Amino acid sequence: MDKEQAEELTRRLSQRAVEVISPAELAAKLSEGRPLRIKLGMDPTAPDLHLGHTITLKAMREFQDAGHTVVFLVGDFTAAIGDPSGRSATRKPLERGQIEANAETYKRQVFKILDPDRTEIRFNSEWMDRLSLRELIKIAAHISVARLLERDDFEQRLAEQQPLFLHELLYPLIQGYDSVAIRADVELGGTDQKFNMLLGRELQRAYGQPPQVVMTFPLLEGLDGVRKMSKSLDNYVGVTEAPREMFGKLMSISDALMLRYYELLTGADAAELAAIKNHAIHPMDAKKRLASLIVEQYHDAAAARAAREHFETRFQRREVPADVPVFRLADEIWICELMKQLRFVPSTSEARRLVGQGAVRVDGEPVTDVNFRFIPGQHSLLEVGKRRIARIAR
RNA sequence: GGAGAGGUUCCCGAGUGGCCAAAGGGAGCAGACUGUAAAUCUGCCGGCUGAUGCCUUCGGAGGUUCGAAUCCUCCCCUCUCCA
Repeated sequence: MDKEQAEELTRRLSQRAVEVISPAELAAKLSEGRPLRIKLGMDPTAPDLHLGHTITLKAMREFQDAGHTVVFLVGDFTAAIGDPSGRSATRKPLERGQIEANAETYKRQVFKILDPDRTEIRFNSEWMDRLSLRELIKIAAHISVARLLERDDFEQRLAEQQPLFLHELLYPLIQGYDSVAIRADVELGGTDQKFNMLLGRELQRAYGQPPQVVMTFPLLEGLDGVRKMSKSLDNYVGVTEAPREMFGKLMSISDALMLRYYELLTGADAAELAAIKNHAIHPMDAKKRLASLIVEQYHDAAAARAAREHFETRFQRREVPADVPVFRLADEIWICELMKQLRFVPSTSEARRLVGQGAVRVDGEPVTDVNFRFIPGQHSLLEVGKRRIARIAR
């Protein structure tokens, strides 16, 4: 890659990044002409890849397309210890087999975006298992406590008199040491990872390596529009979700959030964003377009069209789609029991409540009697709320 | 090691012997209104029980009491200050 191309790539990536530390270093590394090693750290505890992850992954893909290598680093060592970061909830250490299964799932999903041919897969147990206490102490000697406590969430927890454990302080060190071990040239991550990534730089310097370039990318808000997208908050859209699910979830977001999604998840330019913002396009139509665009990215155009049609039939025209799942039932059954068996509700108590609230319909008619008996053959369509629907046949 | 504060239902947080399945808020679910948007209003929001009612829950284990989230004992954990 010549100097001009290097600058071009730097410029393009910097545009989407929140911060690049530092642009000059990045340009210099790019013009060295060798494939750079781009670090992608993966925590094998939550293997579901969602739209929030795609922002940095797409940036990595650009590096790959320019001939660079992504080092896909599975934090199996760290997961086996149990990563407590996040909030108070201390995570249980994972079983070896579970970690491998998670890594496998994650890998499959990651390759929806990354190029497998330019990806190197490593596990950090490779070097962490062999790290002696003596060596750990040596690593720790490079970072002062004050420096460590600068991390936002550490600082905050101390201020709020929340528990903060020693091994949690060690986490950033271990993560940073991974950068040393794989000789990372660049590390990409969400803005919340900035501290950890910077620590990687410091440790690399301490070990005589050129420090990695750190690039932070925006965090995507979840479906609630407030908290960051995450599986544990259940406000996410997974990249492997079915087209209809994806489409439906995206249609339910707020208008403000839609704009944000357009900006971060589609290639929409300024003019397009402005048109949506000024309501030059009806927000409803803009949202359908967004949902279609995203479904298309992770499935295909046909799936996107079908998902859209389904949405329009089911939710806008309130019609019953042709392909409602059909279940077989031999004998008549109490309505609450039926809902439970279909797993529409977690308990019969919940089913009772829903009936009481007029959320349950049989063949389009609201069921008001909790004791209602569903008779297959005589009754056929069961709807619970807007989303749960099934046809019952004998 | 010493002194003090604290651990409540998904989260925050009130409750300090019966009126407590436990205030209030958030999240969530449902209904109305809509564009499955926002905002708003209403209801629900441990489980079982197809009326009544029953069972489990307030860090853990015991105990006192007709009755305990609340009192006592021991234990576990967190925070603050001192060492």
